[in-house]
Amino acid sequence: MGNLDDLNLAQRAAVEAGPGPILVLAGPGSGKTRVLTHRIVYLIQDLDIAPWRIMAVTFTNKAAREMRHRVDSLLGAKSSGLTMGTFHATCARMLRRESENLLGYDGNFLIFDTADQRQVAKQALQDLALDDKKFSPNRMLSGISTAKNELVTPEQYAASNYISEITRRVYQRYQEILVANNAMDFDDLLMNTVLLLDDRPDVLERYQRKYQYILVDEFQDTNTAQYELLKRLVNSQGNIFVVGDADQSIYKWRGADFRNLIRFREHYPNAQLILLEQNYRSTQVILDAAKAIIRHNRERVDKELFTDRKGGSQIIIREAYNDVEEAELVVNTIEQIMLEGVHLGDCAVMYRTNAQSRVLEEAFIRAGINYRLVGATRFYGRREIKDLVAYLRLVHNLADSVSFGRVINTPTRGIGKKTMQTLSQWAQREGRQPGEALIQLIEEPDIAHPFSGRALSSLTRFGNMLRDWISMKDRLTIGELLDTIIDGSGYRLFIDDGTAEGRDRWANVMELRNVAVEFDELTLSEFLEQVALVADIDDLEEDPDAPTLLTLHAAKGLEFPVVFIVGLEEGMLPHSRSLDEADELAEERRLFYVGLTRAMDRIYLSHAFRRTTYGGTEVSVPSRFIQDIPEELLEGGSSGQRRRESQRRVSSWNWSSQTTSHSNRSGIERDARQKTTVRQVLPEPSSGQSLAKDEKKPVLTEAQYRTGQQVHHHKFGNGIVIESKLTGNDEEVVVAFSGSDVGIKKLVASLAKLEIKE
DNA sequence: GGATCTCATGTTTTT
DNA sequence: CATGAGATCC
Repeated sequence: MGNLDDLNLAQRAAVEAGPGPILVLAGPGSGKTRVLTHRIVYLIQDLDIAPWRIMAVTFTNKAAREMRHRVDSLLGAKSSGLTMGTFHATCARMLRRESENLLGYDGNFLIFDTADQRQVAKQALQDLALDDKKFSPNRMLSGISTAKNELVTPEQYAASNYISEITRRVYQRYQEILVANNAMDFDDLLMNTVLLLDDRPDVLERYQRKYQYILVDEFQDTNTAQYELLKRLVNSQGNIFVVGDADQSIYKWRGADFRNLIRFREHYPNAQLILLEQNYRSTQVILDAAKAIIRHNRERVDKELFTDRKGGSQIIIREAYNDVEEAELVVNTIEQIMLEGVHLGDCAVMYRTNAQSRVLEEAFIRAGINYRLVGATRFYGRREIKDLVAYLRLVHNLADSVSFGRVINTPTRGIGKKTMQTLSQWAQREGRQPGEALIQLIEEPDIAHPFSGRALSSLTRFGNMLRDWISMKDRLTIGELLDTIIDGSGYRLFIDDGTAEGRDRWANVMELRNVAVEFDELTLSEFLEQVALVADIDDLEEDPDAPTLLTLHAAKGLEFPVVFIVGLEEGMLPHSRSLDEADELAEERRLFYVGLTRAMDRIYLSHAFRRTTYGGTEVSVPSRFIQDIPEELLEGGSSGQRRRESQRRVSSWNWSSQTTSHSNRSGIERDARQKTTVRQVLPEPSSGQSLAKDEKKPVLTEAQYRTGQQVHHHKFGNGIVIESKLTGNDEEVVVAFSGSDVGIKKLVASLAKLEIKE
């Protein structure tokens, strides 16, 4: 009785379906998480299945957490024992538990992230005396990853040409290095689990007996390894429940194959099929636009998505002069719709590539608006964090040569390339990893070794420190261990050099320390696993009042009242790397579809006339996807009209850009037709900031703010004006705020609404 | 051995 | 442009 009354007929049918295999095809916003959680509750409560007999897998920790949370709130504490997590985390757990059956690994194995993988690939290339310019580590890694996703081991790898023969050799060596490091990469977690189950029928049988019910979210994102894993785990009762939507398949590049949905039906011909077609999220307008977009893809089964939310705001498409102005457009529009009662937290800005976030961030900062950013420079990707995690990893697993290499001379302690090389060679001769060799050097004074003088004393000092840390790692909490390492290594002096950047980095270190203290009850092994398997999206906090900036990929599974999708240009979305293959183009379209269907109420689409890609700016063409949205769903003119307008602007901008540096603004002012377009496209020109502000505001001739003035900002508090200058028709004010965590900010006067306090 | 500079190089999406 | 690798200077 997990509140089945809250469900519609199809949802309810899914929740209560079975026994046997069940395939739920769930359109966007059709309540699939709801169905999954209710299904779990139903199994436990109505069918009396013990929670520990249920496994539910997702693709992100966030999804898993959310599901557990919902199950718990429906069920109370009775869900304990439930296996719920990402594919990767679930596999890692199984592998650790079965580590004695794993050839070459022990239960302390580490998980290597992408940066670590690159190091290993480089090492492999070096070991094979191959030129890493001719065979780029990335290329090698992608070949290796593809193989692993297809469950192809180095021995099985069939080389069909020169480059694949190289890949095969590198793969082989790469794998040897991983084993020597007692480390697995992400793909290994999946592949090794499958290999283990194939290798050990007794283990397989144990798991099959244990898990009577398996549930899978986002099934369209499974790759071969994941699919095969599930196939093995499902026992003869065949109680597997999968939810997916081929139209939201956006991870082909990671080996995902939505045809697994079809394979599922072939493999389980008796599978019950349930369609969730009612959308509870979006307005009719949004849904119609999304359907119009996705309909262009071939090779798909059309779902009859429908919603009760008839009508709705029309979709707004705008062109900005360049990416900076596009960002301003977004910010201005957000400020404007706030007047209509929209909250900052209701808004999301989505883009194709992480690189696009910067311009947006800058625009939000100028406007003094907080934002939350998903991804881009992930916390655990920062240098200082990686350094310290490397220390922890090395202490935990002395065999980790990647961490060893990272840490041995950070902070610098007089161990250079030469010494490092000698150490590696010596270690290799002794059949050990460099870290192990170093400890041996410390503990066996009589051992023959190739070091002397300065190198020896540096090595000894570091080795002693390392040995001490290892000896206390089990007595100390992770926080204490981290403190000891920071202290002993002199890391603080190294990183906190007094500059603003140094302070930021130190602040990050302290943040890591907080995390460590927070996870104090975890073992070091668990902590490191946690660190390795977090995704960017995982630490998205719940609704602070700030707009969210994220990639379209990261947006999957989320919803927002107001969605902005920026950079709708050929080469951007669809991305240039996908233009010459129909499959990839179809995936870009799905990506756009995913973005559109995140929106509940309003959608703003934009593209820039010129875009700054690394180096210069390039003129861009509006995305082909825009033309696929029916005109009656758009506000402001037909697409044909817009295209003509944009053609005209091309000439006017080209013309004006040669004369003034603020060509965009003057260009707009000079082109009467452009004004018309802007007006048409704006939601409410009357209340309008946004581009239209240029027309209405008198040009500023004198600065409002002066150096030394005391000012107040609603968010940053009190401060003193350091500098103020006119920029075109606005004023840029630099203010030093007294709040210690605020510091110096550059603000745009018309947006920041500074009060002068004199 | 180490720091600093220059140059090239390449950029999708992520567990 | 932002990062990394190699060259150069201390």
